[in-house]
Amino acid sequence: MEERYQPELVEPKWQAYWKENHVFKVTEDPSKEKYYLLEMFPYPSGKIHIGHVRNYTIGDVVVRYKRMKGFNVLHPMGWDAFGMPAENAAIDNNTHPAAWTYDNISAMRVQLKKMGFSYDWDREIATCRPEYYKWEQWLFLKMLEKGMAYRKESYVNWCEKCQTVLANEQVEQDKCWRCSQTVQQKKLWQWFFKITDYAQDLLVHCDQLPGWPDKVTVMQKNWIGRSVGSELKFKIDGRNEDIVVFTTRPDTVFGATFMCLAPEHPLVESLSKGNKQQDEVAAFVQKVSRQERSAEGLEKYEKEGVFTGAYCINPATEQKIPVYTANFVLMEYGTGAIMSVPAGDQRDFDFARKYGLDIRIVVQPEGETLDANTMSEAYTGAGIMVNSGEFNGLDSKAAMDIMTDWLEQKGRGKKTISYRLRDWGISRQRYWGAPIPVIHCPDCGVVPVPEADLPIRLPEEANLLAKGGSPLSTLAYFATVTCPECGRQDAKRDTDTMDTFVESSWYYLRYCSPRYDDGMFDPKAVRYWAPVDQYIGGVEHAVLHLLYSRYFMRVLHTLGMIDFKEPFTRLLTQGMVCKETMTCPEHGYLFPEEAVKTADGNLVCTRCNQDVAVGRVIKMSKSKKNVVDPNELLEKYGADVTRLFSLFAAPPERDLEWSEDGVEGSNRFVNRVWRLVLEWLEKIEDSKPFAGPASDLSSEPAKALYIKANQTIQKVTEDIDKSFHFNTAISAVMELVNEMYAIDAEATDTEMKTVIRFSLENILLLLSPIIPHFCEELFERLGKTGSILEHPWPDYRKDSLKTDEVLVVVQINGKLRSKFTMGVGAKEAVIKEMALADEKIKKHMGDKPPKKVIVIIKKQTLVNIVV
RNA sequence: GCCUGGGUGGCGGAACUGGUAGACGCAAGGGACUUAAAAUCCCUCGGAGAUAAUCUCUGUACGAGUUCAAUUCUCGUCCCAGGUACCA
Repeated sequence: MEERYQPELVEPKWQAYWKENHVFKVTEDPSKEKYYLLEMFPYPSGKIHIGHVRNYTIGDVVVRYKRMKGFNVLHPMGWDAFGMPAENAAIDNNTHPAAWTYDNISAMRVQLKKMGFSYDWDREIATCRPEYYKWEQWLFLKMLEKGMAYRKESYVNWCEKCQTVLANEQVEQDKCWRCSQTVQQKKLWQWFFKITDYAQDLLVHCDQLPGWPDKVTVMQKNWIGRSVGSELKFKIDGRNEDIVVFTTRPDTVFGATFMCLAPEHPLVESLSKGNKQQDEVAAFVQKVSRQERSAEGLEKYEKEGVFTGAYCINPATEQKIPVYTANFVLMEYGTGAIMSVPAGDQRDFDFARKYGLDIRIVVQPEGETLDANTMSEAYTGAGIMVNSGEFNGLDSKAAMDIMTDWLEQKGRGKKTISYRLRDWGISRQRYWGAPIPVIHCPDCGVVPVPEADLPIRLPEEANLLAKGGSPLSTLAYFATVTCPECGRQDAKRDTDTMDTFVESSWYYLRYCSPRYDDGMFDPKAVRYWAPVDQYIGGVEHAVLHLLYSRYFMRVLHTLGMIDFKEPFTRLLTQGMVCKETMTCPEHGYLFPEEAVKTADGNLVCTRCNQDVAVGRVIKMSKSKKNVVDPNELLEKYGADVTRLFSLFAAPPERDLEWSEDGVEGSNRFVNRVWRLVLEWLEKIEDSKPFAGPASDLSSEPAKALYIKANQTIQKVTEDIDKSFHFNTAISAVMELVNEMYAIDAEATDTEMKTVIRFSLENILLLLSPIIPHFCEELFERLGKTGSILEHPWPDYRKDSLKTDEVLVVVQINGKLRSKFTMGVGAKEAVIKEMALADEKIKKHMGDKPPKKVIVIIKKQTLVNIVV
């Protein structure tokens, strides 16, 4: 007998077996219930890291479990292959994004195969292949045709020195990450998808996704950000023109003492024109245009604004109020203009104090009297209306509707709904992406590429460092085309590529028929497999990717291509695997292996020997280099121990700071099971597994073990099926294994052997989704034929889960004072009597009589005596 | 800033709809086996204090509250992570 489990022999053997027998290949089979499990596909960044291992192990366990439960399971894998890192790597390593990407895919595929994941590799896709993005271009054309895609001017980060567009990630404290030039904002014509058309539908269905974690639907709801309010018109003083604002607090309109416009608001320029503030306003707009536009970036800037020199008329008070432009007003939200009520909004309050503007109190909190001169902060709550003409004395909540109606009658307002959600900008001025299939003709304007010309292939030539914006625009043979409508020779192709979120918004449908050539997908295959039953991926995608995917399914639904709207029936958001970052003053971010400890305990860079700074613990990502490659673990312990350990470390939804401490324990456990099975192998050769109720067993040890084994089956099944808490499932099996180690092999009778056989077989079945190679091997040695995958998942006997005794816990004033066991099913009064008669309890109570005795008989039996 | 989570021994974590805090592991210490080592097996292991076995107090980021009973519910504070629309 081999003393130890040898993964280097066992794992390749079974991987070959699965491959030869096409165990994971699936086709549509109407006779079986389908189950589509998908893990978020990886970006091919180089090597897989522990975060991938964790994600894909979780999925693989569920897949193998479902397969044993009799489902026809689709479990595909592919590559989210377009994206910016490929361009950066190509520049840094003087290679081509495609070469870099395909090399990474090959390397990562090998790693995934070594992990023993049960993918149907025949369905593999890579989004950078024309066969894939052709259909995305096709969909773009459909959306264009239906008015779901449109063009407008919008801002990008721009580095004047590099003459290039920068992603938010490439902007570090307002500076270009390559040259440290201050980043500017540049207006470009870009394509947008009208996701806002579906804002309401996306929002209401958040409450109809019972298989999603609440936190994700809450985040999506907040992201969509529906608010009910009013659109109010403020007439511009001296002009026959209005400024329209959106407000959620129409009740405070009498308190609007000034107006703020977004710096990009079209009226800003014309309002300030000819005023003495004109230059100051222009300078301010210029200054703000250099500021970052991301939400987190905006917060870094001090809230400020300038007076435009113009006034408008408050429709309630009919008084003139000054119009400002301010950097905290967003053009994208509402109408790009806000009425400022300093008494009722903290930001407005700060602004008013800063610039000496009027504060007019219109809502008084009950039982208090605010004074505009002395108040130190805005009062944002509800209260009684004051200084509001005929509405004084009203409750402010009731006033909202009443005042909006009043303004509507005056033609100055109406009720409206506003969403925070913005349309999805999909144009990217980058090379490594799917070209947008549109031609710009000087005569015909925007002309869609004829469907027959699809795919518009990405040219092989990659001018990544070309100056002036989109790399593709520098390739004349690509950029200049004949107009398909009028035949003009000098029409221009759109040289932008699509956001990579477009690819990931529909790839799960492509997996249903990955080689289909007549459309995005084969409708028959999608009808069978879709939607995805269980989706698993990092919680960092809670909003963008998951919302875009939901949107895309609505688009396809509207186009009549599918008959469902929600892509993912159940969602498991896995916590992130985190690790500290390390930076060297010279070489920037370092991989873990690039920092070594010196004799005096300092961390230094392996290349320059300078001290390394240890940063915060954040999610693993290639760009921050805080990644751990699983190869070392794989080589030392094999795939199964790596899988077991990554699951045992924490429940899936929890974030995890990566540490390898503890992997020895997983390895030890695997070997404990190995020895346990081999030790019993011959002794139980002729025994059949026991199958009756526990009450049929004559010996107490046999009964106890049988009950424990049944409890374990129940626990593991529920942990996998209901909560995905694999760590506690593994603990439960460990407990059973520990009990089996306590059995005296010499003093074992025939009956016991049948229970041992039952327990061992079930241990292997229960562990097989987690450590499949190992279990296949031992199952075979137990004399079973075929793959363990083909065996049904075990059932437990409901009549064999409980022992005849129950533990009674006795507390006095909530503190544990005594415990005893008694026969199961005792009446409340008997338990109470026993508890009061207990020696320890008597001692504790002395001669004080109990005020109250509470007896709980649920899962626990507990008595609490209140003295 | 805003939205969403999280915080339990030296460490990873457990405790199901409020009911024995620390399951299962790791690390550490002690012991057995061995010529020795590895492997394996057994014991101890939140803190403080008293003891012959045993017992008492205290303890789930911090501060309040609700309750017979709070890691769990409510309010407030601190810290950490994710997202924040061009990282994927």
